[in-house]
Amino acid sequence: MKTVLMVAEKPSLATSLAKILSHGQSTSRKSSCRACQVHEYTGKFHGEPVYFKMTSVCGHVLSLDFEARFNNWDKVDPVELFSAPTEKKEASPDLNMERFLAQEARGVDYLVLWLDCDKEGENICFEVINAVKRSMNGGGRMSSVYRARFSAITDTEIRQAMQNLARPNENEARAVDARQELDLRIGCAFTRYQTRFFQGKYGDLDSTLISFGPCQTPTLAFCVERHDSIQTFKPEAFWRLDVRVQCGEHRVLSLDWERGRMFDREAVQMFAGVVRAESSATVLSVQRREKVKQRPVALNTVEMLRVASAGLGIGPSTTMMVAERLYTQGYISYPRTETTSYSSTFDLKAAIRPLERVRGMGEAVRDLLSSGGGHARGGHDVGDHPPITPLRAAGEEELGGDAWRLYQYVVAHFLASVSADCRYAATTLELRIAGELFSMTGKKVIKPGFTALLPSHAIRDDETVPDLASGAQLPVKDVRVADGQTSPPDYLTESELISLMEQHGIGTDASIPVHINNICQRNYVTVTAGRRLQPTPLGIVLVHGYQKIDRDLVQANMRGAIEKQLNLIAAGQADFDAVLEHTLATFRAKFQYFVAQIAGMDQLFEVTFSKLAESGRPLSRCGKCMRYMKYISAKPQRLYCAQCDETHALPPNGSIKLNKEIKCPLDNFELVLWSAGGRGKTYSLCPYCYSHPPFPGMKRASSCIQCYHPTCALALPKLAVAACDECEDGSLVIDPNSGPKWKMFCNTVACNVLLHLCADAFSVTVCEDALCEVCDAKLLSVQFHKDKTPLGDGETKRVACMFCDALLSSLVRWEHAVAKHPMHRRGGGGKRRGGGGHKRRSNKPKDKMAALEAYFV
DNA sequence: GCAAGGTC
Repeated sequence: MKTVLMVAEKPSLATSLAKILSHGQSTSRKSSCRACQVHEYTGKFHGEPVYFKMTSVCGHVLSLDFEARFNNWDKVDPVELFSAPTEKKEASPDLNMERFLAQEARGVDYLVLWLDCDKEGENICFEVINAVKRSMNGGGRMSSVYRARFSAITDTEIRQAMQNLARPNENEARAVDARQELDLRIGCAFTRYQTRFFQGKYGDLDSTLISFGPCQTPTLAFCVERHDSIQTFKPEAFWRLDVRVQCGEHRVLSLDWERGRMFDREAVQMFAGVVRAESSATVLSVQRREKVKQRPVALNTVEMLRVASAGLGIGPSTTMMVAERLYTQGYISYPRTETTSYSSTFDLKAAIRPLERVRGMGEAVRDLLSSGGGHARGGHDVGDHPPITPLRAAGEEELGGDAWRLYQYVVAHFLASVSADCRYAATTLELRIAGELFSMTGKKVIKPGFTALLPSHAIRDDETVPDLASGAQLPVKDVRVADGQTSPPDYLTESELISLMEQHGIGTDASIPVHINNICQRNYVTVTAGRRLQPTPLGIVLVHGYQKIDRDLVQANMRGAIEKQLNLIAAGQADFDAVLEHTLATFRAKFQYFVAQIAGMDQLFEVTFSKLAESGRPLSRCGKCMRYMKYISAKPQRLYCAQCDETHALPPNGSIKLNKEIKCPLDNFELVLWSAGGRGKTYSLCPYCYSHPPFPGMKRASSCIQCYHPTCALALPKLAVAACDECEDGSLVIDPNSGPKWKMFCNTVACNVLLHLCADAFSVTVCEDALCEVCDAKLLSVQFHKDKTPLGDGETKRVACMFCDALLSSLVRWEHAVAKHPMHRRGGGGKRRGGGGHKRRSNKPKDKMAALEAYFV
């Protein structure tokens, strides 16, 4: 029997497709890829019985990058990135997708591609083809490769697609290849160039990466443009007429003037005079109209993001994480979709019924079911996935926090979308006083409909308008000239930004949260109260800089313009190479112009940020001029010598202080003490050696505990006690400053082994030449206070091995240092083992030191 | 260390 391999874009889709196509008869098994299952069943293909295997990838199999040698920022001029050779790499190496696909394709006769029906999906088709063809029978000739085209995940649509298989569209796939290449080259060239140019130039410029991208930069520009219109806003004075009339004995009506507000005071005063001269207002009409506020269409991703931000105060990135969790746990349907209409086969009643058990929804569900199950509005079927709907009932206890609130909204939106529209009466009273028109309007809800579920959409009942006959006369009670000022707009809300991005085609439903997250994390904007996005000085100065040099770089239509070119490739109307070459040439020219004009941007930076010489506080002395260098705490933290005009790098995280004015014996720089905090490592480093390793074999970014200096009291030979048994070439070193809570840790950056020893000892030093006869570790010389000594017979000093000596080893406690955040700790924290370490392998400190001693001899 | 696009 022949075999047909079918591949979908994601595991969830493979499951639904297999279920539909096998009529629920498929069996599922695990595969070599932890994320993907394989669903198998027998059926017919081209009229012959075959064995079907349905599986999936996880989005793109490959992603584009430069060849490794072009990823060295020190050696590559960013302009080269416009022509540097690129290569495709596995997008998620840990999934090992290529190997998995090749495995599953072994001995397969036909390939059917069920990737999403958009350009990205078409591109992934070819990634899959390339991964499987060599394993397939017949080498994967294109004649045995088919493409299923479907526009909804419904039984009929999917069966039809299977009956009408087509071929993958290479033009569309190539358009995506072009997009990837353009984004990579343009984004990386600008990012590397401007990062390098501005980094380290200003003391209070708090950013290690100054990025540019065809999506993120226009996104930032939206926020800055709003900031600019707030800054340049000039309030204008306006005036209007406030007129009140008497209606019956007890009621006074406030009227709205037809002219609204005017910017001409004299004119308004003139009108006031005219109106005052009249004693009564004449009723022209009272109109009562019934109006309808339509229920929402079905929920898609972008709307969910907007509401989550504006209504629930949850940002887009978090919302997607929470939604994905709700999806994988089976509470809601697939959360990444553009579609806003339910398919005709979607069983509304079956979807509504279980929601009766959701807190606060019972009544709405019963009403809907008793009235026939509800009806949805039109909406738009994009053919990707069904709208976001709840799949089963859940309570706050099982979901908790944000997940519960988001779930509750998905439920409310779903029920609202199939509920009745809101109906209300709008009444307008029109009056005339001396030729000027006035009115008064009122709203009254007739039937709340869906607004009972979505209170933010509710129509508020306001003052009812009295029922008056036209021609009636109402005495004018008072006429006032009120004044006011126009007020500036507020910062852009995240929800408004999402709408702007959607309108301009910047990003996709899946990538919009990523772009917004990027501009926050890169410190270009901050999220303020009400989830409004306020640009930082850095964000403002960047956008203004681009605007000064080349407006195109921040224009919202930049993405659209590129897409237009790409669509020509997709439609087969333009040659891939021609489009790529032309667009790259344009952007290379823009890049070169940007580089030539960067001084214009730098002028803006100069006004906003302080030069290094004017920032920071004096910390330690420079070994060359012996003057104090300044410590710049803004990221990246560093030392700056104004005399020598030199910057010295420091470790990226952790705190820095002066180490007792001790000088490095090699270069006279005063040493500084680096610390990861109370539960982490602390060690000394030389600001000069840190970037200029003094000995062969020493890496950049080495500190004193990695230095081979043979006599310096702070270097490895004097502090190392034993080899670290948790990593390859680490040594355990004692922290000479840690007493009386003596600490020892591994001298390599990546290893977090930390141990506490001989608490309360007065001094602990390493005996350089005395090795333990049992385990080769260096002996420690430990001195206790005479009243606190644990040694018998009033002894206060012991020279022994900390691992093999019964007493010393009982005073050792192992744990792991806090590196950065508990999440990033290697191997978990906590106590590792008890005092006795007799089972250790040889503890002889690692051989590098011996090699070094040889070097000195 | 960089982009944007998939998705786990």
